[in-house]
Amino acid sequence: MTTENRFMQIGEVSERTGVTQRTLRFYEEKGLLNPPARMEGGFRLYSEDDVQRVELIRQLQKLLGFSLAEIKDMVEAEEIKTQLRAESRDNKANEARQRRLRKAIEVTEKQVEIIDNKIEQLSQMRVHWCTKLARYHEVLRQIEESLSSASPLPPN
Amino acid sequence: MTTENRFMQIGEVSERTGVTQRTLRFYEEKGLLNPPARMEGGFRLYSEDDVQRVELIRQLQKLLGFSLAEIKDMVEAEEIKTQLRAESRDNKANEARQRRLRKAIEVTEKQVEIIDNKIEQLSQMRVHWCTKLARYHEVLRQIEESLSSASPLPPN
DNA sequence: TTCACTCTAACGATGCGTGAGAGTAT
DNA sequence: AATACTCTCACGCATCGTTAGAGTGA
Repeated sequence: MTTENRFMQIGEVSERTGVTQRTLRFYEEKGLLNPPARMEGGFRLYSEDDVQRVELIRQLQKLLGFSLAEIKDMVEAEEIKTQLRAESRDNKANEARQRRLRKAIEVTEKQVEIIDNKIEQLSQMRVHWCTKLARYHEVLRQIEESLSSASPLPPN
Repeated sequence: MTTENRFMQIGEVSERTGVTQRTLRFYEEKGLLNPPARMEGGFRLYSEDDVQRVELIRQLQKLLGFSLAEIKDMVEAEEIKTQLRAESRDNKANEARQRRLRKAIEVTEKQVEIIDNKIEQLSQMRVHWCTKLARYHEVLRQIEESLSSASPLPPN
């Protein structure tokens, strides 16, 4: 039990993660977040783990471009973290843990690969735009020259 | 007239760019592609420029995460390329060209900035996942040890 | 009581996928 | 006449945004 046991309402989670309350409820509805605890009146109570989960979802979605359906599979594989903390140490469980670990490793390696791909593509794109930028500057310089020779006004 | 004057039907453009025909028509409908020429029967006829335009749209959308509305503004700024080729060389036009060029430079610089940001975020993400991967491997190793000491079967 | 929050519908927008049914011909 | 494209609706799905109206109380 090294985890902090503080609970937040939806508004705080929304502010901290930068996603709307609507989106948090939507993720819950779609099974990306497990249903949080509730107060007597029905208000949702989130944990630190939930916040982390939301941040993971957002990264996978916005940075890597996965669909929520794909992300659902991935976060399910991520459940392993919680399971590693919770599980007992007997030998039968260990074989199951091994299988899940291998699965998690496989998924994670694929993700790193996708990240590398994306970085590579972005780098190429960067070169492309910078080249274009240089051309624009060159053309602009030429126009400025031709204008200043036509109208003898000094710069400024 | 250095441009190739070959025309393609929608199927060829679809294959070359990797977007569906539906998407091409959708982009046209939303003003992201200017309406292509048509054959007598009504079939669309696309140019090389259109293909490039589609590739630009996809990059902005998939790699940088812009909405189609934002992309519409950007590709309108990109029209400058065509205008630079087409325009006459008199001095009045030059001032207009200057303004458009400055605009294009501004937009492009922002895009490079966004690209840099994205690369930075992805790099951080990469580190994060790699760290996690290392932890998984470590835990897995430990489990393997404890299993092999419990059951005396040699590996394989 | 009042103010700040939260709840559950429910309709709207974006960005296409997926046919249906009819016409066209690189 | 038959095959491979293409055309225009038009409905459907994913991913939320946005009120609306009512309840809660960290």
